[in-house]
Amino acid sequence: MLKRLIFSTFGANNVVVKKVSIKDVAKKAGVSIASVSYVLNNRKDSRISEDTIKKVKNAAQELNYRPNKIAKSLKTQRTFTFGLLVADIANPYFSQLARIIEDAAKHIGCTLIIGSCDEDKEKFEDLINTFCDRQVDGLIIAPVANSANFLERIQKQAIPFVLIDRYIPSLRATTIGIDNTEVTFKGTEHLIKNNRKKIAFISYITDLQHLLDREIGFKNALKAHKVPIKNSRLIKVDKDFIDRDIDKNLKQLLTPNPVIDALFFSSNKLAVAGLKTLVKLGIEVPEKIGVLAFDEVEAYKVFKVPVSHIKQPLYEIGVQAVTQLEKMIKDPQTKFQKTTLEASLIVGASS
Amino acid sequence: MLKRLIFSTFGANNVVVKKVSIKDVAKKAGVSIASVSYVLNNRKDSRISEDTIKKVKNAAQELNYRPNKIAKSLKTQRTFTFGLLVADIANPYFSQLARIIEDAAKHIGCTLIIGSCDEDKEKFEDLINTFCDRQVDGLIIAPVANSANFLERIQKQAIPFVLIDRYIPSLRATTIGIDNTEVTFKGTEHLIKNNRKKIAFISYITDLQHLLDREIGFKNALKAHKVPIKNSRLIKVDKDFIDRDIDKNLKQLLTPNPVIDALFFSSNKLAVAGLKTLVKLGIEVPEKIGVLAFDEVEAYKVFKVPVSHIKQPLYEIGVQAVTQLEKMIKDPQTKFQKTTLEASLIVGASS
DNA sequence: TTGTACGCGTTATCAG
DNA sequence: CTGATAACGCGTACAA
Repeated sequence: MLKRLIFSTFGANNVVVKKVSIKDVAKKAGVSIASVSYVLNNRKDSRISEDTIKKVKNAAQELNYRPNKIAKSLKTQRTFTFGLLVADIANPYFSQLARIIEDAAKHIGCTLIIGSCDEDKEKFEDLINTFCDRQVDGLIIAPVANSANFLERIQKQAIPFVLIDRYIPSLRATTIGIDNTEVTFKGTEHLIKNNRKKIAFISYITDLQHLLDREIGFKNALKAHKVPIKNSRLIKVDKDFIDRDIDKNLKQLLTPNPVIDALFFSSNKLAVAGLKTLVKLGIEVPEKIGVLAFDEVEAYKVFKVPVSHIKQPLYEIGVQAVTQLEKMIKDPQTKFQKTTLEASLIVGASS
Repeated sequence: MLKRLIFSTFGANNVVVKKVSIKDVAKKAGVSIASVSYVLNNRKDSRISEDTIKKVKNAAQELNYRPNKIAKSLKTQRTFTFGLLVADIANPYFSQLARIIEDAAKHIGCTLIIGSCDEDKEKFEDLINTFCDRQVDGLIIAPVANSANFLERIQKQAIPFVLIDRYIPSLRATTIGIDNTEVTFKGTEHLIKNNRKKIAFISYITDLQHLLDREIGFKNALKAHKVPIKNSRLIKVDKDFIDRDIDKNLKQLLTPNPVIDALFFSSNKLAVAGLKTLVKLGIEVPEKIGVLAFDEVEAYKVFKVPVSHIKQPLYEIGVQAVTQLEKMIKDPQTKFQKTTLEASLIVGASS
């Protein structure tokens, strides 16, 4: 993309204004900085005269004084900041969640720092370290694979965190998520009951337990309904080459004639890639092939038929994450807790 | 969504570890805190003996010392933090941009705080104030309507910012964006050249100049090609009721028989809502109606035919924003600058 | 190399 | 009963 045009003649603002500090307010009000602090923090216990209060408030107002939170944090050892760590903030699943978490955090007076780690362990650790260096009060983390040891270290440093979306079997930690095995079971069962038994399950090559759980749920459902499990229908995609791998596999499974009657995508990105391919190949949905997807993205509603999908309770996840994190911060003795929320199967017309 | 299951018996980590500070390192290394600071910051100028260096590095390593950036910031008056203010981080346009900006910022050692203001002036000002209270080094802002006065105040406080996506005609400020008038002109022309002259332009009820520009570009193109402008084809949607308004208007324009031959959506959210309605109404695209959209979202590729759209140079916008902001921070005398980047028309099969 | 005065608030303690 | 003094928090950087 070329830069086409830059015009830049109009001048700079060179009126450098020193920030107003508590000292300035104190001087203007003719009181000590301590009094300013007391007044501005509404300390009822230390009784200050109405007169002083008025003087301080006026001075603060006139100077448009805003306390420096950095200084406050240094003293109080609280930053009222949370770190949110996800795989990729550009993924709608995470950006929707981020928005909910942002609002929930703001609601209790906290700000969010967001980091994307691309499932990369090194970036993951770097970002968490950065967050800690910035003295966040707590972390909300969608952990990458094999991060148990690192997270244990964070626990020893007494920085509270909650895990979302994913969990780590070997780690005792507060976790918010859904029962992936169960809901995938339910989804698979839905397909089977609609007389689709030749189902391909599209998943990632991964060590992430929550994704493996989805595969387990799928297989369990097949077993429960005495449908044979075929390895050729368990498609594993390289997360860095989703389009390529999906394209290749679907072509194989669907052309010239479908050897399957349903596709179950275990993530939104896989589903979107799959839908693109289906459009390209001109495969009739649901006539020739049924489709079930994970998560909820706008693309599902724009497809030729509304796509059936498993919807996670994003709002609940986000609010619970913030609520529980807050509790852990307030009381470091809080016990670890695993919260499992209900995901729902939204039946569209694709299955 | 119901919380289904909580099990919470396993114990808490009650080993409270005091964070290690520079003092601890100094004590362990048997040197002064000043020396620790010098060594850990690689200050070559003040020569420190190899011996001291080794002792400090070892001590820091063993204690797993990480400097407190809050303290550092208080002294250095730099936080290496940028505030990013958008309308909604859950909107793919902004979440994609946020990701790019996050990476660009990280690249120069900075962290991002993100805020969503929902086009609400009060939230907008609150968030910027919050960012300033946290002493961000600079701001990247997609400004809401009527924010000129407020932003002028921020300028007087000498907090550097760059505007993205939108601009404010009455405000001298560094701005990165596209030429909305021109690219909408180009898009409209594309439709006209494909023999679609009864175009409905779907836009918002808004004061945002960049959106008004799009409307201007549309009208200009009609004029330039001597196509009459009909008010009934200038659809204005309430941003809080997109689905409802789009549904109603498209139904009116398209059923029982289309009175138009093309739809031009001036934002991704409008387009997605429109595509949903088109699917629902079963309108053939591009046979019965042509479609052109703004921005680039995955839904465009999942629609029955790839949707033609105007693609903004997100990467360039993000990188430029960070680059120019950094320059302004380093040199407060930097002149304001308007950067206009080229958006491209991606022709799919919908037009 | 080190002591120490910052940066900007908070809060315990002390004086009027 | 009020309000000021001063000791923090944790690094940085100048003077010694």
